[in-house]
Amino acid sequence: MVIPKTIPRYRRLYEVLRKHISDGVYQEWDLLPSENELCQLYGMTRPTVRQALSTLANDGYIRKRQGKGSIVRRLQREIGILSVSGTTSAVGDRNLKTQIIVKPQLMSWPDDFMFELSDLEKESGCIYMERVRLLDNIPIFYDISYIANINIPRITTRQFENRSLFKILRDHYNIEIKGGDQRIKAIPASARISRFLKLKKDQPVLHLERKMETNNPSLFLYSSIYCNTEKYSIFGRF
Amino acid sequence: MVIPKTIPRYRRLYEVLRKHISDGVYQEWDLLPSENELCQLYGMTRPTVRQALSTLANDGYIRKRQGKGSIVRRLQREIGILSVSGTTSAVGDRNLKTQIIVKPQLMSWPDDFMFELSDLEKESGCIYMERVRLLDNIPIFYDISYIANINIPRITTRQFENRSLFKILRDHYNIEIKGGDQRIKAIPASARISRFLKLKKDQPVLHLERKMETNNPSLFLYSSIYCNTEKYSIFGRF
DNA sequence: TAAACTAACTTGTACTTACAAGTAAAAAAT
DNA sequence: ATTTTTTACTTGTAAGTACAAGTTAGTTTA
Repeated sequence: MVIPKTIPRYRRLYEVLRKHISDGVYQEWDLLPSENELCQLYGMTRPTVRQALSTLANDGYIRKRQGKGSIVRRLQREIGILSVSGTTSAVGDRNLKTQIIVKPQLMSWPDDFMFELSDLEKESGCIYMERVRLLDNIPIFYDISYIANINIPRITTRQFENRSLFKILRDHYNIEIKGGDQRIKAIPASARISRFLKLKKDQPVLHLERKMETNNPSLFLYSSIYCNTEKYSIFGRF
Repeated sequence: MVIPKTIPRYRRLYEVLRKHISDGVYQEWDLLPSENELCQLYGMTRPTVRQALSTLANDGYIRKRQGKGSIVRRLQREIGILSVSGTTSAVGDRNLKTQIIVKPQLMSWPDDFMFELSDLEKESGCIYMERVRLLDNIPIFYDISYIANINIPRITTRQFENRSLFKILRDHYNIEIKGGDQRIKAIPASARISRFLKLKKDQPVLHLERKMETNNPSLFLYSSIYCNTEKYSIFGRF
């Protein structure tokens, strides 16, 4: 198993500040402490502090203004699934539940898979699962996940109800998601999709195909996500 | 009018390398010159080079691997409208045409505008335009754009056919788009939308609502974009 | 021959220093 | 009182230095 590395200092500062913003310690339009103050507060130097702040700005938590400071942004971010931290943290304190449709199971990759696969991935086979995620008891996401069966023993026996896949991967296998690519389409709901998302057939749904990179350069996660966007939009930065 | 500032060195290196990747000087899986080599080649130091490279990685042009180098990524990026550089550059060398549906005209902001407006924006009124953009003669985007009427004289008299709005703003008004927020939904095509996108009514279309930030902190661009995603997906990084 | 080690690369993290440029409020001049 | 200037902040850019950590290929050792 991979030895847990020490988390870099800029990353820790990022997490601290992000939590403070999420928790409302800093309100919208507040200024964060200046870079020099943060240096003193957390005992680090400006480049390190700036690395943390620029990531926060990238993720939309703050907006930087030369001569002024780091302005905290409102977190009215609908469903932030376009961010990478995982649905659980992205939807904040909303009531999120997970239903397993198909338990994690080992199978071979589908023909015509949505992304290109390496030889290693192909021969490893994939772990497949289907889930529906509900926000305030309304089904919003119907997820189909694929993970190459590389170095993740016993995952098929784990308990996934109401727990983030990302969290399990992080806590038990030391796998962190770093980012990735996605393709987005609007499609009519198939019979199966409409059943799980409690929509009429052929209602428009958002279809996301994602390839996620991890801290293991040869391991990727794949998801095909169908979203009911009638009530909630998908929020993103660009 | 704003005086054009000197472009930072890291930004210039970013543009050079991005162009080389787009033009195929570097192929997929090629390694860029190492950071130290780039330092020598362009006469700058590692922090500066790294700033350029990290932006490239953020935008998905390269992938960095510790101990190995900067790996060039394939640019099979469907329609990269989720990137900010503007549709023209994002679709690459594909045959992109623009049709004006409603010429730029000054009007007051709609009630219940999709984003919150500042008082300055409200009292300035907005410049409104509608366009359809075609890829290989297939209508793909139906755009409705709103710009606050702040410091952009005579824009309603300009020629927009087959020219990027972003380019006009940059060349004539020194306005650069820096990034922004967006909301994404799947909706059924209204009669108007289906007419412009040559779809059947109630076919699913992608709806993007975007607020774009510029180098002028008080000036924003707003777009409501309807996309036909039957043939092309929207590509993005996260 | 095959495994283990070493050396020479690569990028990652982090400190230091300096000055430029934008902002805002206090101080000075009109 | 109002305008202008100064001053003291803020972030932006960019140089330099050092060492950690991952990768790869060549060398040594068993």
